[in-house]
Amino acid sequence: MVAYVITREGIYVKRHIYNCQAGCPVESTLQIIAGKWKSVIIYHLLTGTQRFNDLQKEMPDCSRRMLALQLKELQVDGVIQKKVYPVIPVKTEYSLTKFGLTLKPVILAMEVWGKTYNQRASRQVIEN
Amino acid sequence: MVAYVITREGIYVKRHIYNCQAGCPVESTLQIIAGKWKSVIIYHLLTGTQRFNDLQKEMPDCSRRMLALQLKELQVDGVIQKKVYPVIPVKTEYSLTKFGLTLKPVILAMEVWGKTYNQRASRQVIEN
DNA sequence: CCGAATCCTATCTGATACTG
DNA sequence: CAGTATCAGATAGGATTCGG
Repeated sequence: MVAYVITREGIYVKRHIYNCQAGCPVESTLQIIAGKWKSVIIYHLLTGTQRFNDLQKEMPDCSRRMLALQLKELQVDGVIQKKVYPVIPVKTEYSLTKFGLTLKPVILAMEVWGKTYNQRASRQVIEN
Repeated sequence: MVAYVITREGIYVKRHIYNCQAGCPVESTLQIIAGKWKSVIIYHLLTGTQRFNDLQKEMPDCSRRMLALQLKELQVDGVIQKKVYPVIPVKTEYSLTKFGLTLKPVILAMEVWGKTYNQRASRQVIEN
């Protein structure tokens, strides 16, 4: 299947999409939550509405640029919604949509695993 | 934290690693299952041992090269194990390790979501 | 404060050909 | 069968600057 999708650069382009009818359900899920920071963003929004800078503080390794790009993709996918308050300086709030909330079990499963099996990653060979 | 890790090209390099003690548990999980095909590979191995070509047939959109690279990373991370039978032609079998099996709840959550909310992706604008 | 636009580089990834 | 080697184009992602 081919569809027009928004790239990380915010441009709509033609792109191959995994077959969503007969395709692997895990691949379908990845369509939505793949991306370096998407699941982390969703995780932080599970606790409620957050402003742009709140998210940034909670994800110090994610640049402002990447945060904005990933937020835009999540918004286009209908996972999150954005509320802009026309004050000066601007204030924006992000929150999960009803649809986004359906991802909760997935993100929570990731949280549980991360808390438990954190230390097992064998790729960490040398530390400094 | 800095550690020596294996890249997708199979080379060990120094790389920044998210703080694994105090860090976000979701980020920790992503350390292991992020990657274009990793969760899909784990998903297919949940049903049991698979050969290289079996996996390839189940993931037609993943090139042989990418499959090999992702398998190697998962192996280095201790998620899967590889058994090579010294016959001609060579036969290899991949299976989840005990550690890899702990990821089952995460992957199953993704499967459930994918089966249910598949069709909701709003990024699919045009189809042909 | 919340981004968008631009520039530039590192990394990823597909295609193709080759090997034990 | 199960990979690896190499190359080239595509994409990701940081730094910086600009604007409402």
